[in-house]
Amino acid sequence: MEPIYLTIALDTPLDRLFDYRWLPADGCPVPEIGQIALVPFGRQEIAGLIVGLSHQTEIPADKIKTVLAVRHQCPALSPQWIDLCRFAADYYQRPLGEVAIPALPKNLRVPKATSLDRNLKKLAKLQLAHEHDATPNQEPTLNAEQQAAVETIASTTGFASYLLYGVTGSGKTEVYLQTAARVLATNSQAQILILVPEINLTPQLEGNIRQRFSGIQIATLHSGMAEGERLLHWLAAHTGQARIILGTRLAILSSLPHLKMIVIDEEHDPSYKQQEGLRYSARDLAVWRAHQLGIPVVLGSATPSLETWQHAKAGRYRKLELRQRAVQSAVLPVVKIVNTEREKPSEGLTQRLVTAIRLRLEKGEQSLLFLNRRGYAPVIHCDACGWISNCTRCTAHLVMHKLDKKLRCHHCSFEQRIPRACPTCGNVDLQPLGRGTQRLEEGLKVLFPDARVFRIDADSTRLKGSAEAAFDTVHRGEVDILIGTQMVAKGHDFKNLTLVAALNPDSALFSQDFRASERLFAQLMQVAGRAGRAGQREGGNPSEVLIQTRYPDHPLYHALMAHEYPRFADDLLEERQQAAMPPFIYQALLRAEARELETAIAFLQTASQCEPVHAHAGITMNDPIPMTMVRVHNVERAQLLVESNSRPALQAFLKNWIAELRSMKVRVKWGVEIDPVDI
DNA sequence: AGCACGCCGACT
DNA sequence: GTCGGCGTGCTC
Repeated sequence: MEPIYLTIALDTPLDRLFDYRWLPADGCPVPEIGQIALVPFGRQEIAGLIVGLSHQTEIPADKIKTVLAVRHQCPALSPQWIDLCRFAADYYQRPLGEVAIPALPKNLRVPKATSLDRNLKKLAKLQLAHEHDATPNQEPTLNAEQQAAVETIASTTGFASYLLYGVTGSGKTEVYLQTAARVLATNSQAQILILVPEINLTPQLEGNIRQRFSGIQIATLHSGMAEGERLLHWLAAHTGQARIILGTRLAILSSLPHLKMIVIDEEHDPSYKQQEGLRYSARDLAVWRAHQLGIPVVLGSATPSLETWQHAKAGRYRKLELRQRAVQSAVLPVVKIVNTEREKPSEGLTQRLVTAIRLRLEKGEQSLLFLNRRGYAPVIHCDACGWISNCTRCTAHLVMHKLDKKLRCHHCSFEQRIPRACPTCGNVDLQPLGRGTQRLEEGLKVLFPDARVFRIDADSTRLKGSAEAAFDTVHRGEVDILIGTQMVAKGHDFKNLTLVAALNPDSALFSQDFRASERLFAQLMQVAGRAGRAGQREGGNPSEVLIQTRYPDHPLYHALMAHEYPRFADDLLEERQQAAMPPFIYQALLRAEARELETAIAFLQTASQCEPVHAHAGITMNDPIPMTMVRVHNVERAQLLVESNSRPALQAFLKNWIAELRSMKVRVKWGVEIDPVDI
């Protein structure tokens, strides 16, 4: 019998596939495309994805190696799934294996199959334990707009993108769930994928889904899961057993053989963009996947990304608007601006804010102070000689953390004890500059000695599970004043919260990053939404949102006050169009890093002038520039922005360009990012 | 990217 | 004498 050769995709930056010989053994079936194979690669043994079978190979016989094992226990990945990976690989300009392999659970990729076998047995038990009845438990009555949205989405045939646009409290989640129920009811195998920005911050949604659909299997997929558990849930999705899959961005690359609808909650959220390795946008891949399968995709947000907003305006996405607040008696919070030029804050708080907090304390209601800066003070300095606490490895300040008496760099792992005296002049009077959440907490405890002040940020919730415990404390009403970073902006509704204040949001207004104001608006809107949901008691006043700012006339704050996202978004889009910026043009970023900035810049300079640049039309090549934070961990970085008004033109150029750069063999680390969001 | 090989510098 | 720095070469 002539040998069979398998073409296998491996997780390596080498832009090619690898052929292996397969030898039949007793009782071993011939491998199939889509199965996982264990192969020798160099001196390692790694897992690969079988993407081709053949009776011949161009690889010389002395080079070819033999497959070690094929994971027959695991059903093959479908051609559609491989095509999804292939699309992502092409679009983001990476080899197929670098997309497909990391998308699989680690325990599927290890030499031993023990975890796989164990979890397959567990999965079989789960199969038996479920009723497989997708009928939802008691569904709340929808208002007319919600009902219309459900009808529209559920009656979709083929591909359609929907923007479900509605403020916090307008009942988007209920639309997702009742639409899901309808889709599940029409097809006894149908699977629904629901993506959320961060699953740990939205346990309420997971609880709701499990409660509503208690008869079917629900899988969750996110990066915080243990490997065994991750494999179990992935297999539940892959075998079609799980009917609803709730996950973070990584779930968009999971295998879902009967996928019939995709929901992306808070579609504008930056965490849908992977920021390391394969820098994909889960939202964009979701739309592609829906198109590939001919199914609806629902993008929900109160502050849609400008990309999505523009798609809706152009009619490519259908806009479904929820204008009413679905929660009975809930009204929009009143947004007020406090001018900090006129009214100077003390300890970060204006008198008006202090008064507002005091009023809440008297009424037994909660206040939330939003300050997006953790630590005690962002920097310390010496009055005598001007020394400031800089990180020696990064272009960044060392942040003062008073509780553990440390200066800490938030960009590398560096930390040191807070020096007793100035390292340059010996002055013992070092001063903290600015204010982080810890310092705010300290000040509030002095100002309101009888109030229960509580802080939620990455430092206070470092331990696994402690974030959830912290939120529970707030929910139980054991907190009067809550201080939080952006962590508190997502997911949680605080029933007794009637005051939200943003202490110092201005820095984003003048950021180098043109997307900063779009993000700030979304963030403020989201924090504001934490209040005034179920919290409105009969006849009570609406919740209050106070924005402390030096720029009270900024259009962003005016739009926020007027609850006018559409006009704000339209204005931003107008600006973007005038200035030829996304979403009206397409971008890619070539980043380079080296010991010396000059080396990185020189590489980018060469790259910006190499042959493919001249061979392609319709490409705008900008100048190489140092990154805003030039040095991180003793590495200096620079970037080169490439633009085009044609996506295919940009794609074609990048393909040739990257091939050329690869052949250059330089001593800098570089990489290309498509559709960058942090510039 | 890993991983090994290989050839020069300061430690027990 | 060896441990270990990172240059360079290879992966079916």
